[in-house]
Amino acid sequence: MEIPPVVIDRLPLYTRALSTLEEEGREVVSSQELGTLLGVTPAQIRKDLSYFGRFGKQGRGYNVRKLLDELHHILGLDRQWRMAVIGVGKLGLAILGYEGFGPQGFRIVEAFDADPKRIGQRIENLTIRAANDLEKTLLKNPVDVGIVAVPAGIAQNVIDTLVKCGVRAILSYAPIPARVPPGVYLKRIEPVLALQSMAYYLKNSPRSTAAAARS
Amino acid sequence: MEIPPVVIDRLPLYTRALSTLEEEGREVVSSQELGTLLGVTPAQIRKDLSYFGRFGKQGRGYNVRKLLDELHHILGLDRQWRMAVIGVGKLGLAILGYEGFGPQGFRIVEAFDADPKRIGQRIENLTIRAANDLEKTLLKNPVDVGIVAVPAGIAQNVIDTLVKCGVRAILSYAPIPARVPPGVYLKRIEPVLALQSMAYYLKNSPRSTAAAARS
DNA sequence: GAAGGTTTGTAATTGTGAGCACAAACCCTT
DNA sequence: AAGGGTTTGTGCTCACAATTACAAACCTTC
Repeated sequence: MEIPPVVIDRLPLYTRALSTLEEEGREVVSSQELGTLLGVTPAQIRKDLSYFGRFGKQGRGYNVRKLLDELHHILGLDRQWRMAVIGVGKLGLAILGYEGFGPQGFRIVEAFDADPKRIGQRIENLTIRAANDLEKTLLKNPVDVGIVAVPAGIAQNVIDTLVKCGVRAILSYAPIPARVPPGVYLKRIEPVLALQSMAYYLKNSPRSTAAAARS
Repeated sequence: MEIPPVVIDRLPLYTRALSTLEEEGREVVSSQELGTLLGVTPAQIRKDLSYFGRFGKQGRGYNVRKLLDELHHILGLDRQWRMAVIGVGKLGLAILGYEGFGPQGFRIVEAFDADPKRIGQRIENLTIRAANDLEKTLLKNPVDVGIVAVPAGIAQNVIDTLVKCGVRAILSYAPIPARVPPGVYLKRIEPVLALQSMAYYLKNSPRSTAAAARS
């Protein structure tokens, strides 16, 4: 069975909400409540989950702990994923310092930069390697995910190298419409595009008309 | 006429590709070529543009300069937008230092933080103000966009304050499913969610089967 | 243990966006 | 000026995702 990508994109949302609920000590939650929490219809949630099995109990709802475990297993969050950051400028630094990846099982294990002043520096328990050694290093110590934080001009090049090294998931912060071969998964973080599409609504709504943009 | 949000989200992509083409000195481009450049079908592009008018010439294509101007006008990129950054940690610093906003007409004119050591510092021609003064400052000097780069715990609070100050577009880097009232537009930047959905594909594709995830 | 009140899982329906295909329009060459 | 070669704009079809709606299943209370 083939599961729609939109569904896959929503599962992490459910995971996060369930984590919060678990920390609060909640044992059971209904699709209704989860939906209100996330701004999603209850039916949507139930249907998404039904792609993978029957995790709830009629008249009661979902066991928070159990559903969370199931989702972790489905998404592959029950293991560690190795990541490499390419580009250690201001953005790369912020990424290296971000504490949100580790707790979710995403660990940055390599960092690369082309600037001679950066190479060799130790940041966050990591030694910055030379960009020239990217291919050699990754072939010896493979990573699962590449995080691209280099200038637009060389981003496609970096991405091609990552693909050549067998990296199959890439998170790109570079403002270019990068292409990857089939079987490689690419997500882009594009704040400027987000701003530009919001500008349209700012411009075209007198002031508090029109529905909120979905994020 | 009501234009689908997906269409609005694609227009900035077209804008960016056209800018590149213009810098290269190209005068005319076909939907075919633009599509190849962006990984979008030509029909898609033509249909998207047709929501707003008839900008092309049969047998020839689109005048790069003219279409770019039209899109700028449609999206409201032919003016300056004032932005405030809330939260000047590592991420906030990277945002303040990013050179990609200015050239597109998005100017950061205020920055706020709660840390006493940060308040008063000058960064990128900007004096960091106290988070306590957020409301007072924005009511006196309104901004169009708020960029939220604070910890998850206080993000909703900050967003509510922004809304109260009349901010109608918010770019949030906080990992929470923030809610905003109708008429306020919110986009979220969520690298962790992106990684988590890619993990699903990493886990479930033997190695180079399956189509690439759309970004 | 029966009844009332919930909530799930899913079949069926609705809604919407993407792709196809072609007539109309344009350029260029001869 | 006519013909061949392109490319746009768009009606139509198709595919797919969201919503609706309801039977089945479960809990709790009396």
